Amino acid sequence: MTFTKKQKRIIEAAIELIAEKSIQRLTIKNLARKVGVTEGALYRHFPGKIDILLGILLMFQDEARENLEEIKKSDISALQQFENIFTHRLEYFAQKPAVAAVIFSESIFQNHKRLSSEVNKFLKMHEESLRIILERGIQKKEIREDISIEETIYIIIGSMRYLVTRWRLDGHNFDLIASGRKLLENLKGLLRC
Amino acid sequence: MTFTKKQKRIIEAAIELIAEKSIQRLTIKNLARKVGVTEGALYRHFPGKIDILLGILLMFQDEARENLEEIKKSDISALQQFENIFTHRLEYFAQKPAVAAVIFSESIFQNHKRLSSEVNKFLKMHEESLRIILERGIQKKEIREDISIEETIYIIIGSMRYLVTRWRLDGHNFDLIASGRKLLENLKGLLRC
DNA sequence: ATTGTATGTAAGTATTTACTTACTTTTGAG
DNA sequence: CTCAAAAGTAAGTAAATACTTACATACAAT
Repeated sequence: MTFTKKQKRIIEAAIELIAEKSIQRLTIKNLARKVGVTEGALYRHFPGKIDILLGILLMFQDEARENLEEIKKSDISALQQFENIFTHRLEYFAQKPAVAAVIFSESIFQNHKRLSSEVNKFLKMHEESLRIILERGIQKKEIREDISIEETIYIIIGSMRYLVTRWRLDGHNFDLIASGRKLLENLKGLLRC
Repeated sequence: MTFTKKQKRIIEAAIELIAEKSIQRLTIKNLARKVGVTEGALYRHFPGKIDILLGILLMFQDEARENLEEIKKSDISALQQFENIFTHRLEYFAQKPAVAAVIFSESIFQNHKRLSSEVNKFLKMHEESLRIILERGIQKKEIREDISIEETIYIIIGSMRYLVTRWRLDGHNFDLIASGRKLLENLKGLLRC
């Protein structure tokens, strides 16, 4: 999926809007004002609102996929790989809170097939990467072998999501990265052989 | 917070509506049709839509608070207490999926102060109960003492929420209780001394 | 039986929202 | 320079939504 310059600008503006207010406030009117054009102009670049939301997801997905591939290839310990993914995501969310707002809004997307399937794809991609890393870690005896991989994936992704959710409900008023590091240390402690 | 019979019926109808469709589809019009009255009649029982959503939360909160108190008082091991809370919540969600839909819709409520503060209160209540149970478990040497309680709370609540989220995205198409049991066994395995 | 209160209805209103239409301006290749 | 396509605008539309108003009925207490 490639976007034109203007499309990217619109997506960026949408991200900012969501970050400032909330995903509820992302209306065509507000978005047009933010971009500095009229509503009609937006429809020269996107067929509809859904496609703009989809754009946010796809941009983040690309980012995440690249990062995951890079980390999976790298020749570091499984626990270190896991740490790198974890940290990368938190840093991304801290920098672009709107992306977190979108990724975590499954309930809003439940209606729209395309949108919810895209969120699902995103989650599955992360689960799959974690699965590979955990398996490798167990093989290399870095990670305790008495754990169920599937459930551990839920534990890792779940705890990270809850951290971000709490951070959002808190109005971004604590240091996400620092808290993430503490959580990470704990998770590593639980997983280590 | 006590509700009249009719108020309870309206809240129940709202829960059903959310379960069938989604929280987006909970409109006054749909709700009135479901209850079997006109829209105006609803306003004889609730000052506004927000108060109906609030009603759902408050009913669930009461249920949960009672259950938490009961479990905290009971004279069973910390791990067993933890298991009881976990199981109770999953059973409740499996029976009333709409409640999960509401509890997990923080993003929708972010605008409304009262509503989001109520969700927050709900989360804090569970965190607090878990904290007490974990502390007691560590004292009694049932739970390993090298874990950070705060982070463990995130891990427990987070993994449970993610399980429910996945179940919802999946259209309730897997057995939440059975998967929950597996997750629970894993969590207990990680926490046990 | 009277009457006051709780509950209900039918038909609105005001506002918001995503999107369209008919027309104009900008831009860039030949 | 020409002119066609791309990008923009102003002013709509239709539908949805939360809520209101003026009037009607049910029913319990006196």
